[in-house]
Amino acid sequence: MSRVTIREVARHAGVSYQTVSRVINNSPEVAEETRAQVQRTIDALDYHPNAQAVSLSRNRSNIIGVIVDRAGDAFWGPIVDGASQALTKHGRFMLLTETDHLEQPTAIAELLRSRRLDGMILALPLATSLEQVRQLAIERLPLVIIDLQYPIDVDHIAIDNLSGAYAATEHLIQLGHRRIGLICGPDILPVSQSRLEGYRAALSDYGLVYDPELVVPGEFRLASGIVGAEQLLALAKPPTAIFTGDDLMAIGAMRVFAQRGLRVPQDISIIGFDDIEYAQYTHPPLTTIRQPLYRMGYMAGAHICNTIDGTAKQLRVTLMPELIVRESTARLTF
Amino acid sequence: MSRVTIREVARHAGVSYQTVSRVINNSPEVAEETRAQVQRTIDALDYHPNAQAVSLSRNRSNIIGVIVDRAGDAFWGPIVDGASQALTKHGRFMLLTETDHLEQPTAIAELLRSRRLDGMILALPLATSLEQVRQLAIERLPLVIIDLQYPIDVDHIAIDNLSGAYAATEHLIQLGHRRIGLICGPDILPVSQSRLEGYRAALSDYGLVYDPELVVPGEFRLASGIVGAEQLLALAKPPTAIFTGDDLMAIGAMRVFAQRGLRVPQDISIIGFDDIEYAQYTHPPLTTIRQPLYRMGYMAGAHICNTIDGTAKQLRVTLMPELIVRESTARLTF
DNA sequence: GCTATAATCGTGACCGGTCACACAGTTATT
DNA sequence: AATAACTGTGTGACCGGTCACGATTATAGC
Repeated sequence: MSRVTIREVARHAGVSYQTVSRVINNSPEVAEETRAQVQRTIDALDYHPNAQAVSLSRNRSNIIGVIVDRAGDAFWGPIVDGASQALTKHGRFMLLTETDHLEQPTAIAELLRSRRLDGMILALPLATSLEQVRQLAIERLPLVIIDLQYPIDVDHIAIDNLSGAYAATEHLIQLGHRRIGLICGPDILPVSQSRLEGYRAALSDYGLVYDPELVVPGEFRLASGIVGAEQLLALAKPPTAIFTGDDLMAIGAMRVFAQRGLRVPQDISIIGFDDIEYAQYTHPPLTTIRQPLYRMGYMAGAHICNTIDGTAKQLRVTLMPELIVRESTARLTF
Repeated sequence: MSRVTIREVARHAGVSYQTVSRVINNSPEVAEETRAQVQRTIDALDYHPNAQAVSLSRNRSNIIGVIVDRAGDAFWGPIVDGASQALTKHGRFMLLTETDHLEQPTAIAELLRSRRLDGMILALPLATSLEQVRQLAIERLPLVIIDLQYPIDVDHIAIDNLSGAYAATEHLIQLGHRRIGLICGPDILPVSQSRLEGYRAALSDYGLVYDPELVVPGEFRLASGIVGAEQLLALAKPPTAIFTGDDLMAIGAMRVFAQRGLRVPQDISIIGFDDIEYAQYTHPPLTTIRQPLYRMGYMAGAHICNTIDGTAKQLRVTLMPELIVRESTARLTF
């Protein structure tokens, strides 16, 4: 670690430390000749400003905190990637904390207390401490929330889950399906509820009755997809198509189909939600509802930076998910 | 943001700032009564030390830099997760940079220049600037490298790729396969070369001849698996089993098999490498060589912290990958 | 009663930058 | 020629902590 300080550079260059500071910060009020001279000494000594010191005196760190359940997740991963790209593009650094390893309120408090953040991105499906989130906003820390579906007056990027679920259900209906199973997400998540609503709305709009036995609970895990699919197939009148609350459960369901010799999509159709990377890799490739995960992360990152720079104000976005038709859904032929 | 400083707390509590500092840092040389009094004012004023200031004067930031190609990747994700867990457990923060968005040398330099890191974890398959990495070590910045297979004298965690590839090939041979295809990784990656060597070594040990036409190039991408598999199946005498350099290519290959009506594992066996999460989700579940990704990340994180704390010294680890037999490989019956 | 020792607590300098302001030397204005 | 307005540069204070050392008081030892 070079321990060269700004005063040392000044001494070597025969100027004052303030002049060196001016050169570093590209201040115009320095003579060309002096600038060149100082720059030469900076290079020669391999001087680099101490970020801690800069942060302290500027009261700005160029670090954005990102809180996410698990970054290595198929769902959150692309969001983190997007945020990362936006941040580096804006010259910021990303301090990543996963709530998987720390209680969520603790993690937030921990990160905040450190008081070295210029802003914060919360990528969470559920706020265990909504009060704390609200507090963040009050403290006027630039903040963007991703995927947290609460009526909270904070910058956020959300997905219209209801529309997405509606589109998925409608797609199946239009393919001729009448008995459509649903494997839900966890009740506590607002996301799950919206998707259930979308499902019901589509049924209703197309004059189909809502049959509670076609709706089974799940937990956004592969295993839930297996259990859920088995439960649905065990019905006296099993569904001819299944909509799952996320792609992972769709994959689980497909495994059950394969084991029972059911062909997708000839014998049964299936549609997921999210369009995680793996959805392209399933056999057959999974029809699903795409959330633009990477873009959501990118938007959040860019907006945080713009807020800090004063070039952006509010961000209240609800993105429309998109139906991606692959090969796991087909017209009902029997 | 509370803007309460240590001197303000001192003033309110009627003591000196140094005493407050002692209370914060749990110094023993402060009277019980005073401590309580100070603690009360700290709580009352909701005071939290300014991390920037602490970092500056202590010359320590508690931040560890992590550089990775892409954090949201099925391969690197778990590594990042592991590192994250270890770091938070040790009271450190993680500054994450992805080289996907920045040239690798630039990213490293950028992160270093900031001079706010206590250590660095490099999770890379390839060093575009090995010299720079070496430089890092020389500057005595605590550093751990993951997956970078160079004979470089730096703390690292690697995988014995040769043994892994050997085990994979051996597994197929023991199942009776004689014509075993290999879809490689990119030539430039040392990882790929080691795996090719392992493949050849196993063949040789079991008295099988190495047939170059059974070895096709790939790029650790799904598409490579497709192209590679098609190429191998087009041979006059196609292989009865295929070993791919990573799981993603195995998934691609399986898609080709499915399209051609080849059943796995009855008609053809396939084995991957890495054991990414998806490997469990394929149909049938993929036999593969497991790298303990999460654990590698965790080890790196823990070791960095221990190095900083002075409780650890060297780390030169080469982990043994493990053969995970699932359902994509079977005895040759024809 | 007087000093040695420990327990508490306070002061000044410092970490390495930035900011506000002062100041000298030129050039332009009246 | 005197004043004004720039340019270019330097000085001191400050950001909010920590560290080294010194000062004060209380207790113990002789």
